[in-house]
Amino acid sequence: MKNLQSLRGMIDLLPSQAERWQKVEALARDHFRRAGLGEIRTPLLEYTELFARGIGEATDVVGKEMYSFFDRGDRSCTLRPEGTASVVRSVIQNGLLSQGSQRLWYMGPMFRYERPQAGRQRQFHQIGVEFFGLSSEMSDAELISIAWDFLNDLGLRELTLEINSLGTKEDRKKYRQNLVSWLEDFTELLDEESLKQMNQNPLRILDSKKPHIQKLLNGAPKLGDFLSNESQERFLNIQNILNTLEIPFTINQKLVRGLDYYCHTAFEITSKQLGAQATVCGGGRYDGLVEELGGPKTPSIGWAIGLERLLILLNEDSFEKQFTEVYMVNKGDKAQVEALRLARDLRISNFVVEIDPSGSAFSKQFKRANRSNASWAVIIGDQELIQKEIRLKRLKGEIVGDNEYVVKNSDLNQIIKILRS
RNA sequence: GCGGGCGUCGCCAAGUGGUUAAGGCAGCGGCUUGUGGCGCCGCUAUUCGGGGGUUCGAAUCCCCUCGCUCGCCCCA
Repeated sequence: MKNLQSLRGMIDLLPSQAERWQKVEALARDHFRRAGLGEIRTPLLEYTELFARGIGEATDVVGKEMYSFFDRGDRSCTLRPEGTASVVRSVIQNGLLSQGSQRLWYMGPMFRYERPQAGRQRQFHQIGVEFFGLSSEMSDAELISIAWDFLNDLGLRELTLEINSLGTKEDRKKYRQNLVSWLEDFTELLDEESLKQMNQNPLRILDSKKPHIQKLLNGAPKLGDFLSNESQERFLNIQNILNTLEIPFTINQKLVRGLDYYCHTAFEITSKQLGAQATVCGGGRYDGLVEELGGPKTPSIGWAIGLERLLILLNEDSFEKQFTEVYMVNKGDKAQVEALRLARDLRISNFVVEIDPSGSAFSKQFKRANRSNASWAVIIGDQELIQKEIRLKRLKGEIVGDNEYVVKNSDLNQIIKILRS
């Protein structure tokens, strides 16, 4: 029989990696706590319609990347491909918007049916932040700063923050018409992909990776020239605030982002170390989405960080590995139980304690104790049981003979005192 | 969905048609019947991702298939 395997693009996180994830997650939580954000946890499964309406029928995410199926009641359900739509649904459904502005974060797995490659899995993980009911330039800058500070605190350098303004729906409509009519003079230079995009979502041609398209676009009309005065002023204000906060950024007029709901501010944080999928963090303003999904008109902005990509960047750095402090060497039926009892007591006193499970020869157990990198071996065997004593042996440092201590009557305080010395 | 590269033990690998598929790491056992870090010895792939074919003979050649990986599309 063939061996069972995980699904393509869905990977196991083994202990050595999981430790790194925990550290990243803990740091994120700490940043969010200090920024006064509230956590929101939404289901992994939603009605398909939520994503179809929220993300946009024309996007690839909805068009060809969703994990959808019919449940036993014949309802179309979908594993969430991103976080924003679910959060918006929840915030509407639970009436949070009538309680004033909301500043929220979430963390968890997302699902997209795509070919896996570097920095892309079918089940992947995002950390995201969403602000609702805040429209000022300040809130845009604060939101960006939360992402920036978190990434910096992780020790990541070599990151680039790119920002752009997509303006209002009307701004974009004007620009779109101009761009399309300009492109129509060059249809013979466009490839099949770009021609298709020209009809469906022409702005997306802007971030094409093909060199000849980019060369052509140098002469194309610029989005920035079509922003209304208000939109331009808004964009300038945000730049000023970012400058004041000393958050370095570059303006990328071709940054459009794929999902339908964005307006005004769009931004990305990228790293050159990532290969083709270089975006670590992406986000923007989506003032129309809440209304689109049946809620009150609510200005909103958010970002998401891809954890897999973050972890790739962090793999270069050395993490402080969790290590065992005390290794319990034990032999004999009764002695093993005593060892377990003492291990529990020491764990209650906050020691990291590993207990040898093998019952094999002491020399073997000491070898493992040494390999575990523990500072101490605690020895309980039949002899100790008879003598009512416990031996502690210091494993690190020079062997100078007297590195063993005997504690009478299993005196826990005495043991702890020696272990802490 | 489309292209390129790759699949030999838990990990890293040698082997490119000929009798028993190197080696290293890790693991387990012993030298050392209760004391580690070094050392030495032994054990761990009837089988080379899977299936079919060619051949007297295949991990090695051919076909199909699965998986991994990098890129395109798209996105975090």
